[in-house]
Amino acid sequence: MRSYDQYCSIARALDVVGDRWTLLIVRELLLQGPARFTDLKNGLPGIAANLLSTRLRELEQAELISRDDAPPPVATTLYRLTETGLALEPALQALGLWGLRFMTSVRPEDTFRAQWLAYAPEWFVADNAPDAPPATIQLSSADAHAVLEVGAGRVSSHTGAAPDPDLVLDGPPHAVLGLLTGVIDFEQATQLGLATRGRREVLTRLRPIGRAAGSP
Amino acid sequence: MRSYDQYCSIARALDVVGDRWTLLIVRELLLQGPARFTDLKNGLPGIAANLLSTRLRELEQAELISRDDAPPPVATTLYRLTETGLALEPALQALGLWGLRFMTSVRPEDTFRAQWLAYAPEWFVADNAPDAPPATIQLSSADAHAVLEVGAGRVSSHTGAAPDPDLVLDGPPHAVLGLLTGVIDFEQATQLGLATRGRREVLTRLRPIGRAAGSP
DNA sequence: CCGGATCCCCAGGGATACTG
DNA sequence: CAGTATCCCTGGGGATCCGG
Repeated sequence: MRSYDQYCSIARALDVVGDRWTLLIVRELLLQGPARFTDLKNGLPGIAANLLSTRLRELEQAELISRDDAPPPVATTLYRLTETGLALEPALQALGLWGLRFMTSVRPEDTFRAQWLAYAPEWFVADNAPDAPPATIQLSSADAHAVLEVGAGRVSSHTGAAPDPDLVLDGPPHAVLGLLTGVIDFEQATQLGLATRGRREVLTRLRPIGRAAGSP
Repeated sequence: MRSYDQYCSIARALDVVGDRWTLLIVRELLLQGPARFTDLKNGLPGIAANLLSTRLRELEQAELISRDDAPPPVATTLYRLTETGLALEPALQALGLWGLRFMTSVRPEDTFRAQWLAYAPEWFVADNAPDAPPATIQLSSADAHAVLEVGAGRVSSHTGAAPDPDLVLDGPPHAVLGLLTGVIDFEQATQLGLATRGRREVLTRLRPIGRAAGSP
């Protein structure tokens, strides 16, 4: 990308990560950890292979990522974030928090991935009752599955399935994520197709950040 | 910009503000407040007029800004951020904080503006001694002037000159801002051309955020 | 002088095909 | 699987011009 040529830290940041797709590549590496070319391409539906290749080269040159040769059983190159790349997490988090307001609109052409189901609660939801016993929630949406664990004041999340969850949330992405992030309430989520199974009261301890405590 | 078509809040955010120049326009409106077309163009050296015009239209359509007709003495249209636009401040702040690491390199072709001198301390510097009496620091760099006021645990800053500052910092942008944001120390700043006048010990109460307390 | 609109040119992105 | 090569086309940069 052509430089903005401005002595301003925002402009400087955009000189490095302002190109199309670049921040989303960093997102995938944050969510997936070290990943292969194909993993990245799969987590970035719509990107052209040559463009991903170009961006990875640029990111390596800017020292946001490194390419390592994985040991024999894998025998492929892995892309991983450097310190500098990892340091982008707060910026992506802030941007994602701002972007939540646009998640209500439904677009049939939207793609969806399990890791996007996982990061939203981890970044945007807080534990309202740190002293209550830990709980596990299974999230399922459009063939994507994630597990949310809340307890001791922390909320963590990862892709996959839980053996014996306290609560199961199943429904279209904007119903599940909309409810968790607080852009819609339970009633609206139900109307959008949310189905629950288990201890529904676990939801009350989850508090979307940026919202007042006590919202359902 | 073409949509990423991903149901992810980061991708959704970038659908809206991912275009070239867009975030810098928001930056200028945050720093300047309601501004005229010409003020914006002046705060965005390098932008083409048609592009600024296009972006403003897109931003208005996305409801990040509104265009208002100023009352008679001014009689021009003012662009101002809406609630949605103002809500981008934390994201710009996080991005700018990350971008600080690239501010050490000096490039002769870089442009500079007084408002960029002002926002950095306000966003990236904390008051180390909330109980000490307030102090005023005059910043001067490349014909840009700003006043930094610290006291009661708060750091604020604005463009312009102070009548009777406790301390004056004068030098090239990367010396003044580098020192304040903690990317270089006092000795390095002096080597880069920093000149001081007044109570130099005021600097010790300023703490660059993201650094350990007690760094000079 | 302010607030753009118009035109031309070129770099950068998108889609597809192909290769080690 | 992990990219590279190619072609096309959109969107940005720069200059100029125009109405209020």
